[in-house]
Amino acid sequence: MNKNTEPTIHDIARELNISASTVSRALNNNPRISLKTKEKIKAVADSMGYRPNTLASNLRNKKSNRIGIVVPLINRHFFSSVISGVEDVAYKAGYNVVISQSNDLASKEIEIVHSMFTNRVDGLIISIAMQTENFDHLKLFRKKHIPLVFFDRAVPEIETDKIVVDDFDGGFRVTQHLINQGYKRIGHLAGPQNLRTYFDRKNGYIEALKQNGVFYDESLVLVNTLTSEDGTLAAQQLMSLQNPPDAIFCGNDTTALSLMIYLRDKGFRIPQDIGIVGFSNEPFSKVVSPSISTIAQPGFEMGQKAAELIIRKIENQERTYQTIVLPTELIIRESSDRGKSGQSQ
Amino acid sequence: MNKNTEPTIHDIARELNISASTVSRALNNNPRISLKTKEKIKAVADSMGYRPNTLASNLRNKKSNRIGIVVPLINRHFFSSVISGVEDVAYKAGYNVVISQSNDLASKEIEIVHSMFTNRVDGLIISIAMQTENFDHLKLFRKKHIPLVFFDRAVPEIETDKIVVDDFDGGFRVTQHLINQGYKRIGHLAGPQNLRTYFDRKNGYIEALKQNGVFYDESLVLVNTLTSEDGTLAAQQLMSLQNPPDAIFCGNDTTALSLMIYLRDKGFRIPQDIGIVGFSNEPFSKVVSPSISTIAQPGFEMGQKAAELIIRKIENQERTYQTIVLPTELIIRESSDRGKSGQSQ
DNA sequence: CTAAAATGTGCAATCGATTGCATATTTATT
DNA sequence: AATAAATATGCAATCGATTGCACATTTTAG
Repeated sequence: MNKNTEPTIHDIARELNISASTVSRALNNNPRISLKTKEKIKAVADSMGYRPNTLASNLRNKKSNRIGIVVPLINRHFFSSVISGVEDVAYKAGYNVVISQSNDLASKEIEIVHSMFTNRVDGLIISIAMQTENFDHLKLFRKKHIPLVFFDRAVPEIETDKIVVDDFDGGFRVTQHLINQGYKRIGHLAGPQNLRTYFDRKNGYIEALKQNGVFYDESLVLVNTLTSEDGTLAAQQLMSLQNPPDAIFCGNDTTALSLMIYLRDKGFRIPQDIGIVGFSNEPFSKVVSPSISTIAQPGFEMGQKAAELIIRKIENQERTYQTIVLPTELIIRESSDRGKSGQSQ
Repeated sequence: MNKNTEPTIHDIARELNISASTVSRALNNNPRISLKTKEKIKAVADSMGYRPNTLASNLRNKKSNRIGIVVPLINRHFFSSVISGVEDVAYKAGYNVVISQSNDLASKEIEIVHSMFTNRVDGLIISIAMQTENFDHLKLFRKKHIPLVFFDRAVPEIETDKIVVDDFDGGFRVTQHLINQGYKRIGHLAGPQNLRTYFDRKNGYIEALKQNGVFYDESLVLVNTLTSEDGTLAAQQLMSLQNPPDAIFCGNDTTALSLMIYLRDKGFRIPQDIGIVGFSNEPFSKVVSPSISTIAQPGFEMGQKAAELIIRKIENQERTYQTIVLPTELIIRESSDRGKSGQSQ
């Protein structure tokens, strides 16, 4: 009558008049079981449509085979690429990927991280929310020795594995490129400075100015949360300065685009009057017109690396931490290419 | 010494000299436990840093509190939006979302679906891979009465809940719009016809032609897998016809863009010489130049609805199935707007 | 002041797979 | 032939939370 009870190893054992232990061992390829017995057991298991109950196995093994991943927004190309990379590697290694989004809210991030902990993920891969400033929820993972990997937005004060891109270098190269293109007053639209990524991009920018002997004018640097609206506002603000910039390095592609649209509507020619560079290589940056120069971050690869790293930690109990810095790629497109140097592509 | 053993209800029980049953009941707010006892127990649980082991609880309850979601590609805006919507609702209802991608491969989809089953998800939300033509792996869920919800790409022959957009209507409206704009020979670049979505879009297109008394010329319809390359090839093919189209309704935005770029390079003016409409409202469609007219599909809402539906099924054991058809929105942009009618926006 | 009803708590089995230890059987060694 | 070694299998406890049933205590009713 109760058709929805799945067969268990006990059912298989009963069928064959052997013990459940033997069935379990046979199915797990334990060398203590003879080949003949194994084959017999596997045949019966198949015929009964047996599927191991991972819940039970997980409980017994104190291992969930689950990797948690927390991102600010699933629905953003960079993040979904990372997720895709994590899934790719995790799936092949037999792990499930449990996903949650913080919506860039510290409060939700804390909730999620606790929930992931309670749900006994074997490891957590996370890019922290913009707002997060207290990290006790993550320290919990460190304290309990549950592998934790940061990607992109890492927390400097927590010692663990990190996969980041070289944001400093990215900011540096963008700025150097703009200088090479002959721009003289280069502004920067930066993201929240509590996030290392944005902090580094800005410092790369400053360093490039310095190395080129360009005066660093703080009034040309704005900090906000880099939404589309922020981009428009920033454009207004920067262009109403006494001495406005002739190039703007934007903290992401979204603001680069909104800023560009605003400027174009105001009659500025891009890149002739104003050069613009974004960051992240969002899919649209390549296809808008003018196409937006930007820094490509290898999202998929970051996800793969993060998954590889965390699985190694889960399985080997390694206790040494590494920070993998992936190279960025400067993609020069129309929005900053005045043809002043040969490095365009 | 063994510091990494988490406290269990037994530890709490021992601490208070009561039984684990009472602790369990107290923590679950069972009315049979007095308020006083409950408070005492909860206080001790907190002080010990107790966190229920969901693995054990899941095993006992035969419920994993997990919803599986399978998409062709995580890393695609429409799908990541759906995932985002699912996560949004599922998280609030106390479910974890386990994610996997089929890469549009039937073989991987089958593997994943089996794995989701073995991992005892409480329900599965899926949009099938382009190639999938046999659906036994999904019938398994139906047979075992595990809630199954299709979104976007549904399987007609499996009776279960479905969340789709009205692709027929979408195709119809796109075509009607092109006719209204004065285009005379409207081609269509269709996706695999085993997928209902693409099949319906095409039929909507045909029906609109018919209703407007426009001759349906089959040579103007191409079927492929709608990659960027397919778009370029289709453009070549269509424009080399004896009597080429003056408008093309593309099965997605990706092909609309690649096709548009190809045509522009060949000197065609868009929308004057050729009108183009895509499908899906990818983020880039709004920002490219000319911007691409398209059909918006409410991905996030689809995800929310799918999650709501599956949770209701999981929790109420409802046995009636519904197909929710979400409305699409025709977004008229530059690529098809010759100003012939007042309905542009 | 009892009997009946209501309330509070515990025992022990259960969910399904795993594994240390013990036992039984077969093969090898001297 | 007797013992050691190797091979094959089973018993029963375990992972941690849940719950039917039983028992104990308190409250209410008659």
